[in-house]
Amino acid sequence: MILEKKKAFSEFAANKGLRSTRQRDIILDIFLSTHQHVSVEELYLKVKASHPGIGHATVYRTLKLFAEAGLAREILLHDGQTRYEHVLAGEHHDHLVCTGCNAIIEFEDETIEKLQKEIALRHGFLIRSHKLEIYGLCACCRS
Amino acid sequence: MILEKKKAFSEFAANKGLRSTRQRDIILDIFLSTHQHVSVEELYLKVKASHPGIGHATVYRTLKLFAEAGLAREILLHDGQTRYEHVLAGEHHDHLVCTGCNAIIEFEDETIEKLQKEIALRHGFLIRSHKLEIYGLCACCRS
DNA sequence: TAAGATTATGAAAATGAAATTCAAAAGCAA
DNA sequence: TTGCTTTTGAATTTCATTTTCATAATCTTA
Repeated sequence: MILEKKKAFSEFAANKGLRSTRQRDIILDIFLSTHQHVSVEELYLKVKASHPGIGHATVYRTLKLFAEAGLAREILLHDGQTRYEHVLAGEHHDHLVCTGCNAIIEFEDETIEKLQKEIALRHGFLIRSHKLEIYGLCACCRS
Repeated sequence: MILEKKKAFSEFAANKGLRSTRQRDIILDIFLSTHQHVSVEELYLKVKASHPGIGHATVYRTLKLFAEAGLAREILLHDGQTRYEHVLAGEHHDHLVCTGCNAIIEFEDETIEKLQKEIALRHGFLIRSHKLEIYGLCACCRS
């Protein structure tokens, strides 16, 4: 999976005429080694730990590239820090989010996907991605 | 509906020991007169148009109060501007978000709603609210 | 493989949204 | 009113992110 992502980024870079650099390789490695959501600052610190020369701006720039390449996705929480999460192959990215215990239950529903496409079509809208989050209480927290 | 919201805010303010001020009334009026999704800056400009004395900070502070009071909800898009949208009773809250021009197209789909309920039921999950955002390019931006 | 051309990098500066400060003004209770 | 507290607005500060620009690294092609 990690190799696939590296390949995916190589291809993206090749396509875009981007150069292959030591920094991008390092940042990609470290990003792929993280779990869940990383803020830019967190990733920068991780990068700096093993490669002190790499600058802030490069981490910012490179994460944006990952997002463009479809490897990562920007997430905005309410603390003013942009985070990046991993984009997994075939994921549909729908969640039941428990406001009691913060558990996240993932689910997939083809019919919902299909309906979304219909709605988009009706509005002449070209779908790039989507996010469906259902907030409430999970089985544990409601009882 | 507007009166209900005003009352709701009065009650919230009373509860919190907040004072009733001319500025808050004005900002609430103007916020209620807008349609979905106002950025702080947009609202500030609207406020300033009729009440030049009211400052930036007050608009920021007051919108945060509205969010706390449950009248408004902060939305974060990817342009670094916080927007506030109206919280409507029984609202469905689904959006097509154009990443080209930041246009927001609202839609409702009963079937999607129903499917969400089914999914929740299947997981023993109690729905409180949900958010469905479809990102992509609107008809204008894709052409 | 060296030269030339272009892209990427890093440090520092710039930007810009949002928060904070603080003196003055306004609301409130008695 | 009086006195106390909250709120306001202008200016300042903060802090994440972006930009700038000189230098360095990468790529191309001769």
